[in-house]
Amino acid sequence: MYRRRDSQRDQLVAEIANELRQYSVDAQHIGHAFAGLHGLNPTDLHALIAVMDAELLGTPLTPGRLGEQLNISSGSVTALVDRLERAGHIRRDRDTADRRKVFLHYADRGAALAMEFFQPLGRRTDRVMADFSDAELEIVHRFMTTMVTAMREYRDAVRAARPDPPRRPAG
Amino acid sequence: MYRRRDSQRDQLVAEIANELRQYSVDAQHIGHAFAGLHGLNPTDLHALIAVMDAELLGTPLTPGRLGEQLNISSGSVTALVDRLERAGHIRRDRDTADRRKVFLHYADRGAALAMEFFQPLGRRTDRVMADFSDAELEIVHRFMTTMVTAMREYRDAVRAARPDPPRRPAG
DNA sequence: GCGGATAATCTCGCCTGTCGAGATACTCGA
DNA sequence: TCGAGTATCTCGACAGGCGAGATTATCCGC
Repeated sequence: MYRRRDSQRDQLVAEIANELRQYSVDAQHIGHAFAGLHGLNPTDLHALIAVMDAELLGTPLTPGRLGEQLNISSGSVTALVDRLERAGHIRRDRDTADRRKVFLHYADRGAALAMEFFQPLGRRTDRVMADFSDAELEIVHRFMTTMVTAMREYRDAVRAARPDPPRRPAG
Repeated sequence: MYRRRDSQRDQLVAEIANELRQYSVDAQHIGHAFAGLHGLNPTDLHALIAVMDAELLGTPLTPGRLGEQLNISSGSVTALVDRLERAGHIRRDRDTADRRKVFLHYADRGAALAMEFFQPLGRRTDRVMADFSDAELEIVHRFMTTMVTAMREYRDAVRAARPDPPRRPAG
């Protein structure tokens, strides 16, 4: 395998993969630190963002859906929603049509917190993107779109895998 | 602000920011699910990757450094390293020069697990990148490099912030 | 309108990870 | 050798997550 041309490209690919990994690790650390800073745990922050996302899309989350997204049990969801509601971040609202359902809406405090989280982040990403032309951003956009799709596939694959493999060293 | 030309670009910027966010969320979910699949928790997986990274760079991690990277207490680090060592993922090695120090090296099982984690991921990212020319990947590379730098700045800023703000609703 | 099946959420007891202060082991300079 | 400083580990307390079962509400056939 002495394709000299490709080794250059291979290195490029490896570096990008590495950067993607670093990015996600850093993002995780940021979430962790920010959550701790405000007396939340990572799950709480995650949930808060999910609730906002869903509501901004016009399809408010129910506890059940939230649990699916976060991959946590129903009992944990109740505790989670309790915490967030008690802290004034979100609000529970019964669906008038189907009164078994509960919709989660973010409250003022939750919106403020999310903004406080995303604004500095947005400022930084904007500053980065300012150095790129429209055409370049188009490429980045295309890249990220397909990458997100690929990640979601992997996520679903991992989630679908057997949750109980035999991995004891001594059976 | 009626710069019509920019509204197109603004939308592009917003979409990329959104994709970056989705990417990191998905990455977190993948880590969470994969860890659970193998009887670990997210911190364990995170630590395992950090240990491998450091070792591949030729500067093995110590428990103290690991705790800094993960932003967890010394007590948690000990428990974490105990778990990983007990499961055969990593190994403790005393520094011969300064016997207070402990170096963390990954063991076979840890290497296998990391590979099992990264290989499917790598296959997917490779497949995505195959659809991009060298020039395009260069752009993506430049983008990710600066983005990672920006994220790291934000991370450090959040970590440096006061860890105990007065946020009780009723004093 | 009534009763059983179904669905969404909540309650409860247990387990595990994390914290943080203090103990222990080691190094270095005087 | 002594004492200050550093790295790691120990221990008790607390909080989040799990998952089975209880609770409340809806749907459907009669």
